[in-house]
Amino acid sequence: MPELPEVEVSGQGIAPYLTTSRVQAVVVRNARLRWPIPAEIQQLVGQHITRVWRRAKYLLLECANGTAILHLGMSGSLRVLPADTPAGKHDHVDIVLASGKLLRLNDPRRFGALLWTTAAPLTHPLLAKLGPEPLSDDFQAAYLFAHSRGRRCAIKPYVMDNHVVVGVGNIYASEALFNAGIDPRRAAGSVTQAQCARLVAEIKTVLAAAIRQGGTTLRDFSRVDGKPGYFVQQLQVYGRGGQPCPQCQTTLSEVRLGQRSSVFCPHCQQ
DNA sequence: ATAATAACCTGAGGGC
DNA sequence: TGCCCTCAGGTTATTA
Repeated sequence: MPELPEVEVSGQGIAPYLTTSRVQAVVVRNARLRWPIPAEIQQLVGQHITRVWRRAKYLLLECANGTAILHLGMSGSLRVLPADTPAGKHDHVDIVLASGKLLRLNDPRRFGALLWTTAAPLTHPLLAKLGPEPLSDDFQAAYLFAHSRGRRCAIKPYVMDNHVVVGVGNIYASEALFNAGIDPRRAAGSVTQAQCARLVAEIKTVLAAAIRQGGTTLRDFSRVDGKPGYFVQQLQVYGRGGQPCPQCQTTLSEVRLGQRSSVFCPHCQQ
């Protein structure tokens, strides 16, 4: 479910609670996520979480003795609740705080992950080989242009590849390509320098706008306080196959690219 | 190395 | 109402 904006919004939502208290308990009701939650996650207990930050779609909860690595997968969401709130279906983990609140992870499909590392988090195998952050200056037109030369894979799955740039999932890849006027089926290596510049700019714009709106709520994503994200109202093409293009009224096409549905305007996107 | 496919898992919605 | 099928915001592992 969550792409970069939803993860960022979740991180910003939980940080004030986590960094101002102490971990009293970690309750694991179901350890069977993408990988089993390791027993060492209990090393969080008694710790003060000094920093909550994000790399790609991973949230990092840093303590003096290690870092918890949290991923929401396809259907994960976080809530901050009173510590006595009864757990419901798919509420797999609680991080109980001394403040009387808890951080609860709900993840129906269990594609998410909760891991523990005592090393520098960016050296963890899952994080070590990631591409640049899309909102940073490391992600620029010149980089995308150079990196994509000779690549025959379609541009949409290409920008969704974490080795190229992180955090761009199916919603925002579709939106950015529409806004940039680029056909998602185009071979990455055939996208011109000017188009790379446009695409980089549109990726940054759409992600930043989505963060400002609290992310995109399609079905079950919610912010830490339970409110939905409102960016769904600004989606131009995602989920709109068969409907008229908001620019030119041509019927939006839908194809599968890298096993992900991809909606685009055959007139506006070349 | 690159690209395409399968796999992990549950739930919602459509068609019959 | 129930069954079967397809689809869903992600990522890794396996295969050509």
